Amino acid sequence: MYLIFIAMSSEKAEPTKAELDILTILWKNGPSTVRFVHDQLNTFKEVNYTTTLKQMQLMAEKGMLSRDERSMKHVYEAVEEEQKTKGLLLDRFVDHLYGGSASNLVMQLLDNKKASKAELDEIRAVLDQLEKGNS
Amino acid sequence: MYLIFIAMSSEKAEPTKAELDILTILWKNGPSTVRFVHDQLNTFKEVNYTTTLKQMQLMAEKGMLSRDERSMKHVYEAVEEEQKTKGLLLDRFVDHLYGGSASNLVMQLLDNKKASKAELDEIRAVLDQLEKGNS
DNA sequence: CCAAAGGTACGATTAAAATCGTACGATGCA
DNA sequence: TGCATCGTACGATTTTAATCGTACCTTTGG
Repeated sequence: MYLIFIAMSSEKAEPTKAELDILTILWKNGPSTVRFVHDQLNTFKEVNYTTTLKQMQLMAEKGMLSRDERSMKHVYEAVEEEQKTKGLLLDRFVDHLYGGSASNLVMQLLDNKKASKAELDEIRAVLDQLEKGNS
Repeated sequence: MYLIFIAMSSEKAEPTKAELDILTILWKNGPSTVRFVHDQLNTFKEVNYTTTLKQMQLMAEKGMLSRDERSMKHVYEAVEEEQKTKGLLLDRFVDHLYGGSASNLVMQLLDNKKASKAELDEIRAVLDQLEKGNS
């Protein structure tokens, strides 16, 4: 008697840096060809075309991207939504660096003079919004 | 005529995951021996002692840790302060995922119901503090 | 004194990520 | 038709991170 496990790798693996670069481009531009993604990529980073291709093929294999191969130029698309993936990364980040405390993170963020006056206002607005909604 | 560059690697390299784990322990507990760090490490992750040792030696070599070898049990200490290093990581994170917009990050953070009521209040307090200071 | 316990040193290995070279199929147009 | 162009496939390599095995030194208690 055997139990057979299909490798579904349900472990939410976080994208690597290179993968994230590709995802970002796809999120921004929607379904795209390798060529397009590659060109975008090369505006800020130099890599060989086949590298991008392979990377995207692997990502598709991992289920991170889906692809439409009806045309010769395959078209790839991010499987997970931007918000969902970023949310996951953010959670992990907060957990790892700030012991899960969102406010600690925000404090540092503000200290870091990374936030302009305009941003402060915006953040406050978000807070107000939330508080209203919650009460 | 030659120009000789000493490898100072002034590029602020960000710590890897394993390195960050070690740094976190050192930040929390101050200068520590390998044994101590290793024990802490093993409360949540299983690795061989020599792995931890080597890791810390490498980090020292990279200038990430300093060590006092006056006693047989070398004592290591993080070179950069916690806030500084975390700040750097945070900056990179914001830049990479949120196009440098702190408020975008905060919005998602709050949306993500990652922040409790208490945290919201705290964040607001931080905002007030800042605004007062800036005006 | 000497063996057990606990320390450091460090080359070698494994694992994971990223990159590249080469082969070869489609397309298009002179 | 045939060749230049643009595409995919995929094994192999390189790079980086992480881990481990083994040698050997130091301290300490009986």
